[in-house]
Amino acid sequence: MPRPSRRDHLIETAITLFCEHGYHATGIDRILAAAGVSKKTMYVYFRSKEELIYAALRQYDGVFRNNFMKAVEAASDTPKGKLLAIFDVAEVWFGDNQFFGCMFINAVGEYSEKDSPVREISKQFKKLLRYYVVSLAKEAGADDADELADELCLLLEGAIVTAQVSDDTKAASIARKMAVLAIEDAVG
Amino acid sequence: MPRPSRRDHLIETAITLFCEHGYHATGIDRILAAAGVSKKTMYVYFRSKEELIYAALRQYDGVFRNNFMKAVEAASDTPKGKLLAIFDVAEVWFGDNQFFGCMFINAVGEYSEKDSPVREISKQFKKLLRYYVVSLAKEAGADDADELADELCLLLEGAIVTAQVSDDTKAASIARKMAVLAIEDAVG
DNA sequence: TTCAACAGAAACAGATCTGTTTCCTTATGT
DNA sequence: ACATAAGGAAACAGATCTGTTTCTGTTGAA
Repeated sequence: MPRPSRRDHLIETAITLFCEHGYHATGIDRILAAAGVSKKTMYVYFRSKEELIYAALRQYDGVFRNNFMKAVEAASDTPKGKLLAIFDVAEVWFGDNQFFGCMFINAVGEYSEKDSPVREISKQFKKLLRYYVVSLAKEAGADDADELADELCLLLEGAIVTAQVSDDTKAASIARKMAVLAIEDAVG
Repeated sequence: MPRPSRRDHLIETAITLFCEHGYHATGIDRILAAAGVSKKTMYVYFRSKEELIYAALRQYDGVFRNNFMKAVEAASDTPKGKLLAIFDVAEVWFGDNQFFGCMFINAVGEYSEKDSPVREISKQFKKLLRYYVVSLAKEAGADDADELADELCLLLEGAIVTAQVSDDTKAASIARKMAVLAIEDAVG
């Protein structure tokens, strides 16, 4: 039974490189060099590059949502405040030098087959993040928590892409302002 | 002096394949086979694959914005109606079987270098589309046309990504509903 | 008809990619 | 101390990629 540390380190390195350079553009050798792991060892843990991609996406899914939820919880005590904190947390994220957009959005751009595991994992990620927003929307007393969550999630997607493509540092605050309108409309 | 038709056909074919499969995953040979053009001829018009990518993005920039603006103009007579028509036009776009998200968003996901031509062209596209929305916002009598345009453009980005990644057919109408709120807030 | 330019087909070069295998070193447990 | 397993380094195979070149046919104009 192999120790998990090597496998995890490989996944962490892969996440970083896939985020920055994309999936097809990131060769196995580059990941291995960055991780300081031999090719032989990698192929013990992952039977192919595809499997490493899936593992990286699944790992990031958990880690990102966990960090995101924790940051939101820490940013505010009130339900309504937490809904808005989503965009404050996003703003910090966008300001990171290592911000290259959403790993899942970028992944779907490279893998267009409808039933591809990449798309399934990405869709699942967005679904799970939405569940969390739905729960916050319920706590905030929204008339239709699902609808409000749809709106806030769409705003977040828009902010991510605007920050990434248009290189707009105001993206998070633009989204936040609209979030105020959406929340008022939904809770009123 | 070469006839432009071959060059244009090559660009059109490249756009289709880059949209569906991405940039790194689309090899030259695949484009050439689909276009029915020889490699030799291609390298007369484009000195490298990179140049073909730039040409495809620049061509799509013009064609897409032109079609988009025409569709918006045709959908409504009033300024406010045109602002909302953005999302009706988007809905039709998302419903297309050949919808694979925004070519520029996908491109930026694959080319992360800050000063890359791909990023420059993509940023320029978003900027030009925003100029159009600003002009519509001015016509609609927005207090701050720039701010409203920022908001509506962010909603459009969010709708595109939500339709693409979450495979959500409601994406356009969710964005449209928020657009109503934003317009009311801005014109009030 | 003849000549020149064009363009397709295909071979080719060189690089890079994924994935396998071999060889050797280094730990670790008995 | 010795046997065994793990893992690095690197060669290797086979595929694929970009870009060049060569050869051949075809077309259009003088």
